[in-house]
Amino acid sequence: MDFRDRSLPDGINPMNFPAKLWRLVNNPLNEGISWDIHGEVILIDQHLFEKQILSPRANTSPDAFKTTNFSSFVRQLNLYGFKKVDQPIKQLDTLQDIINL
Amino acid sequence: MDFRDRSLPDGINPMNFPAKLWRLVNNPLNEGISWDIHGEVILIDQHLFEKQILSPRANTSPDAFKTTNFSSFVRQLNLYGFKKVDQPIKQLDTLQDIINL
DNA sequence: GGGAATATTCCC
DNA sequence: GGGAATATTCCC
Repeated sequence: MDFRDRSLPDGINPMNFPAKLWRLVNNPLNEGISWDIHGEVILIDQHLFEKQILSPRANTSPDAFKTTNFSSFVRQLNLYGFKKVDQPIKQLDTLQDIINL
Repeated sequence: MDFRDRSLPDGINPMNFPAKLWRLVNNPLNEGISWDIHGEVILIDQHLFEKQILSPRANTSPDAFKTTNFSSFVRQLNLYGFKKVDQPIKQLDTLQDIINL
C-alpha cells in the first residue's frame, strides 16, 4: 500500500509562493489570512497580515517573505491568478445566513 | 554657474545595485569592501562583508540588500559586468611595492 | 491588475 | 559565470 504525506501536491516547490500561501492560510495561528466559510476564497485582513506576516520581526518563519510591502504580496497573488473579489465574503455564522446567501 | 551634487552620475537610480555598491565601497566604515590602491578594482573580504553588510542585523541601512547570501551578491556583480580578478591585488604599502609591480 | 525592470534564487 | 525561474519593485 502507498501512504505518503499529501499536505502538498507533487511538483510544488515547498519554498515557492503557492506553497507558502497554502501553509499560511491553513495555519489557524495566522489570524490575518484564512479561508472563507466555503473554502473557496482567501480572506485577508491587511492590518493583521502586515503585522503578523510581513513585519520584519516576523522573519523567523520559513514562510516569511523578503518583502514587507503588502502591495508586493498582492502582486504575487495576481501573478498566480488570484483576483480580488468584488463583494467581500461575510462570515456566515448561522443557517439563516446561508439561506440568505 | 552650475553647482550640484556629483556624488552619483545622472540617471543612476540611487536605490539600485550600482548606486548601493558605489556608496558601500566608498564608505570607509565598510571594512569588507574597498578600492584597490589604483581605484580600479573592488576588494572584498567575504567574511567581513557577510558580517557587516549581509547579516540580517545589518538591515538597518538603506544600502542593505534583501539577500543574506554572498553568492547572490556576486550574481549581481556579474550581472553588472564585474568579473573576479585572477590574481588578487595585494595591498601596496611602499614605493618599492609599486616599483616591483 | 498587470507589464516591465530589477533583485534573488536555483541550477548548469 | 551566466541562463532561466521566481520574487520584488516600480509605474501605468
